[in-house]
Amino acid sequence: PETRARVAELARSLNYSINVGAQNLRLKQNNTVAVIVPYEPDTRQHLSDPFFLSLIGSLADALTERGHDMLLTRVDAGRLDQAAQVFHTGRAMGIVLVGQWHHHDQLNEMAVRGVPFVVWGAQLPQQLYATVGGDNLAGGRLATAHLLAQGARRIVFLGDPELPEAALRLQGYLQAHADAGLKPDPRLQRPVPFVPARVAPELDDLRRQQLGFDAVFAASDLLAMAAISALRQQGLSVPEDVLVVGYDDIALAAHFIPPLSTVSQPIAEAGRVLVEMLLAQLAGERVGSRLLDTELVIRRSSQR
Amino acid sequence: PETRARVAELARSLNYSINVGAQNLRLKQNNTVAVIVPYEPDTRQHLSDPFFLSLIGSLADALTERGHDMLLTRVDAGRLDQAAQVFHTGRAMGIVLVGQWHHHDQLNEMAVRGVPFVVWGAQLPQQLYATVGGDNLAGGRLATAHLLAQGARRIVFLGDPELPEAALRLQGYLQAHADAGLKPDPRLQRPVPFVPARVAPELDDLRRQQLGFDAVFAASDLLAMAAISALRQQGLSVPEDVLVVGYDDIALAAHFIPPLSTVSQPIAEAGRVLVEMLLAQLAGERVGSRLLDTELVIRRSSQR
DNA sequence: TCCGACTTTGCAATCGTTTGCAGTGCAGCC
DNA sequence: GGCTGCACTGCAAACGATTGCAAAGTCGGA
Repeated sequence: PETRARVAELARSLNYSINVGAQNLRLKQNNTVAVIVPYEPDTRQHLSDPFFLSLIGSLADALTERGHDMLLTRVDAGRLDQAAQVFHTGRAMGIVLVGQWHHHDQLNEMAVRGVPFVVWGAQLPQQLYATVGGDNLAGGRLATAHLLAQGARRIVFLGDPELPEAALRLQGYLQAHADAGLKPDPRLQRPVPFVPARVAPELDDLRRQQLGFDAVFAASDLLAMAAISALRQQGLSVPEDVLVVGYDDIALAAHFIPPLSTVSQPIAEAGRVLVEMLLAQLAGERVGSRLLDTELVIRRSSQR
Repeated sequence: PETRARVAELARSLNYSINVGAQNLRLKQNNTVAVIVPYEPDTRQHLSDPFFLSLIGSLADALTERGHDMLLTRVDAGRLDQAAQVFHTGRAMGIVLVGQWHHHDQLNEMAVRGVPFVVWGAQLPQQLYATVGGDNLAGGRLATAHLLAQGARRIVFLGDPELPEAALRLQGYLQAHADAGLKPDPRLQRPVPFVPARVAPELDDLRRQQLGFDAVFAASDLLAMAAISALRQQGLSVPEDVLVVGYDDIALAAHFIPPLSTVSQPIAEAGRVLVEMLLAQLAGERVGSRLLDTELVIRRSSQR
């Protein structure tokens, strides 16, 4: 009772602190969660997209709040199975996988092997692991429907449909057209990777081909901002000549000029939910995937 | 020789992987570096400033490249000494401290106690630890001199001089005035914390007090963008009525409208240098602080 | 066949904790 | 005084890997 206190006091006075490594070894436990951000090996892309960075920030907050350590790791997107290593080597109790990925099967295999992990991304058929993500289909649909309601009829879609999330946004774009009884021009659907520098050439190309358009729906705010910038350069103004809607609602979207209409993804909630689900999974619960509400935020860039 | 290969093969086939915790324990080594981001306890500020997030991204890249693990931790800025815990508990071999801090002495004490760490921030007198940072004095001076050269005479300074980095930028602002033989109006120096929402009230206040101004030098791009936005709301346009220069050169500065003039901080280099210096320190070298070159990037927002 | 040189195998100790168990001491009760 | 019950102290084993050393085995040459 008070011997305990005396010992604790002594320990403090010698400023002793227990060695976590040894403790983990003995206890066979670990309260570190690995957050893994895949990178494209060919582009050697650095970690810079504000959306993912914010998500990392939000994960850091959520994990700190629950007293977990966060191990931030980057992994070649092609060798995604390496991700499991942090688990197998006992460095982390579980994994949060963040970011673009086209490696469904590798993930399924990890799940089969019993690696505890949660993925930020789209929900796919025949998926053996849990994902958390925005409702990309609804998001794409909302954004497009809004543009159509504003009178736009030829809407450019910018985004990489190789990525499940962007693919769903595109699908939403198509559905919104169908809902309105319209058929979108396939030539306006532009597969652009998530690299701002790739946007201007794409728009130039549309122009050269004389494919008129009156709105742009970009699958990320970064792309939307690059698009607005490029349009300006072409002498077109937003929203007067072209309406623009982005995706993500990063912090700067509201301060952009013109303020950017966008589909907001609940980033803070995302971090919290990812962590919650991972912990539930570790507690032995059987967790399903979860769609977070997305919301259309209408600002200047899409209103005439 | 080939027995070794046979064993390795067998190990792989059983998919055995060594337990890093146990290995570290036995080897008394550890190749994890802790990246610590202090937070203000009162504001419960989340990790969201794009500059710091980018820096984290750059650190992640630099550490991954060198084969180190990165432990991302948040610590109450008031209890910064807690930061040393990750070292004392053996979770990390060294620490990179990122972010605002007004806790010079706590850091000095950590240094005395032999905790290996490097700080992103300003270089201060009587400092027992190593810092890496932009040349804030030169940066502030460059930015202000540029505005003066553009004909501005009443330049508002936005930033929190409680933070050493911002204080140096302010000092640069003052020096530039002195260099030009001018005396800045102290009422134009506005102590604003790094919170975008605090900018508009500040500018409104300037207006109410009828303190005319023709330029704004903000100690971060986030503040600069918020300022431009607020000015717009007041019916002023940038750069026609007011010139604006920011600080950091975050990714979006170039795509902002108008493109934002700013003092660029070499983020990628920052991550690399921080890691290098920490490792040098761990190798027993005596490392001094290091100033990184900052560069004025002139875009539309500061040119008439 | 025996010896020395050299490789292979096996074992024990170690890193810093935790945990269970045996042993010790003390007080109270009959 | 001897017994039981209880708290406390001390010790040893274990977590998983590494490492040095001793024991055992192999091989060639005399």
